[in-house]
Amino acid sequence: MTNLTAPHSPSSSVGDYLKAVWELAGDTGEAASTKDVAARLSVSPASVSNMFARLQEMGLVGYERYRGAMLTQSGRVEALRLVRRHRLIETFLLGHLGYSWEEVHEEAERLEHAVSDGFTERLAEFLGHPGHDPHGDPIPTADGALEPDDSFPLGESEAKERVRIYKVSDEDARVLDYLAEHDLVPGRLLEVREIRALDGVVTVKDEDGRVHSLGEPLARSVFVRDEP
Amino acid sequence: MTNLTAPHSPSSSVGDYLKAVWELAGDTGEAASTKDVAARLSVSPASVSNMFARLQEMGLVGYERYRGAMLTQSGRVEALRLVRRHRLIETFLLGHLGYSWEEVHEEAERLEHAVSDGFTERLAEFLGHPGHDPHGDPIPTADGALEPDDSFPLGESEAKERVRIYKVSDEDARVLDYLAEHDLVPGRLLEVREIRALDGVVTVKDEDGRVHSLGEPLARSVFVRDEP
DNA sequence: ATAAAAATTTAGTCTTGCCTAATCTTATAT
DNA sequence: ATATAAGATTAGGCAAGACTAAATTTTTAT
Repeated sequence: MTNLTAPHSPSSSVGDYLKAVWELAGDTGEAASTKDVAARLSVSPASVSNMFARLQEMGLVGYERYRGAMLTQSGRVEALRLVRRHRLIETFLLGHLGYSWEEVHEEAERLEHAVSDGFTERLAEFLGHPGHDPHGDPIPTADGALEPDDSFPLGESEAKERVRIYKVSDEDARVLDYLAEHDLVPGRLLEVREIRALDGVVTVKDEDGRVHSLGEPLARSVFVRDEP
Repeated sequence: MTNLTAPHSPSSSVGDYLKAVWELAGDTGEAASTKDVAARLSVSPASVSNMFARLQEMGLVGYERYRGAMLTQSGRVEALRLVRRHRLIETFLLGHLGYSWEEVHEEAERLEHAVSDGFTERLAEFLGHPGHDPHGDPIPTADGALEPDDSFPLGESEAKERVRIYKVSDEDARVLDYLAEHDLVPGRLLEVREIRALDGVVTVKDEDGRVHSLGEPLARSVFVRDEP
C-alpha cells in the first residue's frame, strides 16, 4: 500500500487500540481488559488478544496473557497525539462547521486518522490554541503534556459548596444537549444548594440566579472543581 | 473491519483508482491505460489490472483486457464526489489554514478519503459554496454536475487577444508559486502582446499594466478563455 | 473446594491491496 | 513480415486486521 499516513505514524487500527487502552485504563496503573477494549472498538475479543500481542512487539503496551494491557511511555505519547487531534477536530467541527454534539464524535474519530501532524498544528493555530475542547476536556499539548484533571462529578459535591463546571461527559448526546440548553457548560459557576441522598437529585443555583434540579444521570455527567 | 467510512462509499483505494481514471481519461471517451494509472498512483501495473477487474465487477468501469478502463455513469458520479471533496478541502487548507501550494495536494488527498458527505457539505457552506478551487478548477456540485471547461493554454492564444485566466495547472508547485507571486491568478485579465513562434515565449500585459514574458513551461500552465 | 460461568487465547480463515516473476498481447521498427 | 520492445495479465505470495470455533485460564458461586 502506498503509505499516505505520516511518517512514524502507526496504522489507524493500532491508534484506535492505543486510544481505547488510554481511555479505559489511562494513567491509573491498571491494565485494560480484552473484553472492555473489544466492546469499545466493536471488535471481537480474539482480535484484541491478537492486537495486544502485536502492540507489545512494537513496544507500545506492556501485555501479559490473561492480564490485559497497559500503555508504555511511547504508547502513551502516541495515544495522546491522537487525543490531541481528536479534541482539536471536535472543537473545529462544533465551533465552525455547525456540527451537533451527536454527530461530532464519529466524524472526528474518522478524521483523526487521516490528518497529519502538520494539519493538526495548523488547525490548533486556526482555533487559537485552545486548552480545552467544547466538552471541557483538556487538549494535550503538541509535546504530549496533559493538564491533570482533578474534577469530580457534581453528584459527589457537598451542599453549600461553590463549584465551577470543568467538563461535561461526552457519553450521551441527549444529556449534552440538555445541559447546553440550560447553559450548564464548562466554565459556569454554581452554588450547590442541596444533595438529596434519597434519590441523588442535586439542586444548584447558577451565576444568573437560575435554579436547576439534576437527577443522578445528569449530576453524574457534570464534572466540577471547588471554587475558592 | 469496523466500517467507519460513510455508507455506500467504496474503499479509499477504489476511489483513488476512479479518480485516476477520471483525471487521465475523463469524459474523452478514451480508456485509461494500465500503465498510466499505475504511474499516477505509484503502484505496480499488475495491481491496476487487478483493480480494473474488480471495478468492473462493481459496475464502476467498463474494462476490456489489454484495452484499459473507462468510467461508467456510476463510476463517474463516484469520481466526481471525490473531486468535489478534494477541491473543497484544498480551498480550505489554502484559504484558512495557511497551507502552501506545495503542501496542499498531499494532505487533501489523504483527507478526501476520511470525510463524510455531511462534512463535505458543511465545509462547502463554511467556505461560501465556492464554484472554483484556488487553482481555478471548477468544483463539481453536490449532485455531480461539473462546469464545462473550455479554457486553453495561454501558449495557444493569439496576439492581440484579450483573455482572462481561468485556471493554473497544479502540476508543479514551483510554477504555481511563481505565478502567484506575479499575480497571474484565476480571474486576471490579460492582453496578449506577442506569441513568439521561435521559442514559445508569450508576452502579456496584465490589468495593472505590468508586462510579463512567459517561457513555454509557464505559458503551458496558464489556462485562459477569450474575453469578449 | 470444586463446579459452573466468564474471560481470554489459539488456531484456522477470509478479504483487501499490494508485490514480483513469468507469460501473453499488442505495437513498433526494420 | 517478422523480430523486438513495450504493455498488460496471470499466478503465487505476503501483511494487516477482522472473524468464528475450540481450547484454556481465571473468577465466581455454591
